[in-house]
Amino acid sequence: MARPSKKDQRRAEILAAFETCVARYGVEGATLERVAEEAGLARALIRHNVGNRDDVLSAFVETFLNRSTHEVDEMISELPDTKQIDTLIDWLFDPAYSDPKVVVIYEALTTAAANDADLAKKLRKWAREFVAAINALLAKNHPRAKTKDLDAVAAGLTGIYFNVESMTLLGRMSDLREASKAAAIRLVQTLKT
Amino acid sequence: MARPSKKDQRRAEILAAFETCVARYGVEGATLERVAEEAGLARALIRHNVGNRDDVLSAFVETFLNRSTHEVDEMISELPDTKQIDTLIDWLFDPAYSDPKVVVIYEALTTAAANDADLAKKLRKWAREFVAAINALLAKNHPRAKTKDLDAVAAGLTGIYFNVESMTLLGRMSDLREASKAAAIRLVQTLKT
DNA sequence: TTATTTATTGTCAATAATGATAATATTAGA
DNA sequence: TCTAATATTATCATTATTGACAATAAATAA
Repeated sequence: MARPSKKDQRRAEILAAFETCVARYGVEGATLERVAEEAGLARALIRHNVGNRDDVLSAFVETFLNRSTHEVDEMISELPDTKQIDTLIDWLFDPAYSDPKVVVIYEALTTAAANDADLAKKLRKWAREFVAAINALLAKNHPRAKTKDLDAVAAGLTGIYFNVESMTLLGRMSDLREASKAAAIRLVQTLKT
Repeated sequence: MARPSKKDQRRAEILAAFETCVARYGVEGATLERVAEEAGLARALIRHNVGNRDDVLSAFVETFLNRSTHEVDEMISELPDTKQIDTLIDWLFDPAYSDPKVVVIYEALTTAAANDADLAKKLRKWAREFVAAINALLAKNHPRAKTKDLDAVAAGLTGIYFNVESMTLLGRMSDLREASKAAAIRLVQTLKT
């Protein structure tokens, strides 16, 4: 016997608007004013539905990292049965699959993490999970490779990939993307002895 | 017949304080108030010596990237005559040589570049120069390697290195640093056929 | 000493961001 | 229709940031 709650919907709208603002202005620049404007809501509704600025930030980080993890898992699960690593590299370095918005948000969060131990911990966990997923995939496709070698290649592959995504933000870097992809292929080939 | 100008000195103090603030609060968070506080100067002196906020930012980017380029050149020139690449990798992945302040500033600038075409251009130029320097060094040490292979390894090595520096900001990543170094060594070894 | 140039300080107005709370409007069920 | 829960709007105080300019202090050369 009451008016139906829109909190879930409003919360999603607010976090989506916050995401857009972080991508556009950075974490510090994502003010509640801008978020409200972007969401088409009164600022007081942010408080009503999510909370104060700290609440909004941590709620956003939570959903953003969960979504990223989920997307990575999904990508890996969609790999074909053969030539998994080749396909993985194709996908990782295909500019069509690169989402600049996600990249700039990840960059912005990393920057902010320099002064936010809690945020740093969450990002660390996320990054470790990514490397671990790549590592597991490499191990599956190179069952005879040593653990140390798998660790190195997984870390290297991740590094090359993350860096390419980061540099993509600067624009006009397609040649570097190509060269990085070639490096990734070379690196993986070192597992075939 | 006038009071001697301190503009050069003050300007340097202000840009150094701006650097500290960017590292601590990000580009958006480096307010002139904080910069003045950090520099121990009245805010009006920033205006007097450098200009408005945009002037301060572009002056800072200018000096920061120039200094970085210079430091890279210097590092390369200090490499021994033998085992240059091995030494390079030792230096690049030595945590003692990693300056978190520089890294977080580079991250912050990259984030800001997503909405600042001029800044993006400057960062692009800087990154390209870095890759080119690595490339030249590799070519010198592997004179029989093909250009394409050198391009790939230079891009990959740069990517692994930049990514490690970036992740260092998150703390507690020494294992990833070790694995990344091993990956860098593997990648370079692919040039020896 | 004086004139001139510069450094330094002080003050003001305008704008923006946040937190908080009161007041009003809306909707579903009793 | 009435009630209760919720959404939405309105408003206020506080603080932070910037830009601008006036006023004062300091230092050097003539």
